[in-house]
Amino acid sequence: MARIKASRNGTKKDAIITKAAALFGKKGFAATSMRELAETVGVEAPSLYNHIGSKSEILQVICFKTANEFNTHMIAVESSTDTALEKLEKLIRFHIKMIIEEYDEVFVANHEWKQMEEPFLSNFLIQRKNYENSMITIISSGIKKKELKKIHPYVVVLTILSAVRGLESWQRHKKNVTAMQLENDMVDHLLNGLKT
Amino acid sequence: MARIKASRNGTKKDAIITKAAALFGKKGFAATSMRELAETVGVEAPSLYNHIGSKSEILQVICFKTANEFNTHMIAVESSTDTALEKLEKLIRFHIKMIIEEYDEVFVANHEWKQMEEPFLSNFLIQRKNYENSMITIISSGIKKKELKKIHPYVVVLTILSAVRGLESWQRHKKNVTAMQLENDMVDHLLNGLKT
DNA sequence: ACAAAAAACTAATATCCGTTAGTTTTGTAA
DNA sequence: TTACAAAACTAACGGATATTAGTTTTTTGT
Repeated sequence: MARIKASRNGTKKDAIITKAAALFGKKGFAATSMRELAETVGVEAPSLYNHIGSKSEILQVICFKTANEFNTHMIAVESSTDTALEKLEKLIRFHIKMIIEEYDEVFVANHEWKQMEEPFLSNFLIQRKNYENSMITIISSGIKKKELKKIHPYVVVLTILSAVRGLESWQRHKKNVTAMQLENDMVDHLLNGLKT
Repeated sequence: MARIKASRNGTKKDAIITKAAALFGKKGFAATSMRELAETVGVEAPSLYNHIGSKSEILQVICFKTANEFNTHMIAVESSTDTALEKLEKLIRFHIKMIIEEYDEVFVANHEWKQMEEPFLSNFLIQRKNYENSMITIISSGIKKKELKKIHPYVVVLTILSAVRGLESWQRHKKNVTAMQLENDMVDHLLNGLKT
């Protein structure tokens, strides 16, 4: 009878969720079965239910934990006295940091949130919308202060958020680019453009 | 007995695939059942098999049709005499055009390709890799000719491809930004940067 | 060492899945 | 109109799914 081993400072539920995030990311939430998850955890499927309420709950935990971290960081950035450009740079670098440090969870939150059930799905979408709105406010303010060129703020948000999401691909393939080089090049590209 | 109606110049298989692309995009491939697809088509599930071979085949058709269009365009761009910057601009604008005109298919090809079976999955990934390599070649050439600043080409590819993918979100929410404004602002942002 | 609690197990359930078989209806061409 | 082909239908299959119930084993606290 194999037991689930919890890491030093984490519950067994945490251990299950970590394994689940890796699986959900690799195969997709709907395409991952509880039996499959149980196997990677080293246990029979029904045993999982001693620790979690349902398959859906696992997805919720992953998505909201990630969302909370981004929201918390956004609040810190918003309340700083940085310029708009500095704020944007901080946000971009935080996304990169998150993808490096919590790749699986961020990936799942980005790609599998659709599979959540109500009311969690709606709640999650509201949080995303709020995050985007915070970015739009920062950009609009930067434009008003002539700090940024006059580009539609929503397009900038779209471009930046999508670009950092592309880092998942880099992280997944462990390309021959260091994290720091990537971070600096992407920030440079997004803020200063490509031209010489 | 409801019949599947094919559009003016398309087979009934095409009609099924179009509906499937919309569903796969909205709910995910694995989370979409053949019965569900049948219902939106207006028919019983087994009737679908008079037109398609399997659920998996539908996904293959969607993914490879999209991949082919991108590859064909890339060949045209590669064989042109444009500068690197002009080539990149053409590629970006083509992505935007595709997302506007064939939103569902592009979305599915971008998000559900994982669910394909072998050997199609491997074939698809090779095509993607080739496309990326073509972009890297263009960028490297532009850097060598001092046309572009010295940023790691892979990072630029990542940034651009991810940014255009973000257009899906715009298309989905039908935001208050015209396609042309979006296209021009994003091209400007990605090529020239944000600063005034 | 022993009692209680936690967490594993086996067995089983109802439901849903993609798909096949066989039949009936519909459209088409002579 | 009649024959043939296309495409719909109903019924059903085997297998997978998440989850529950009930039992046994293991760990924990005294």
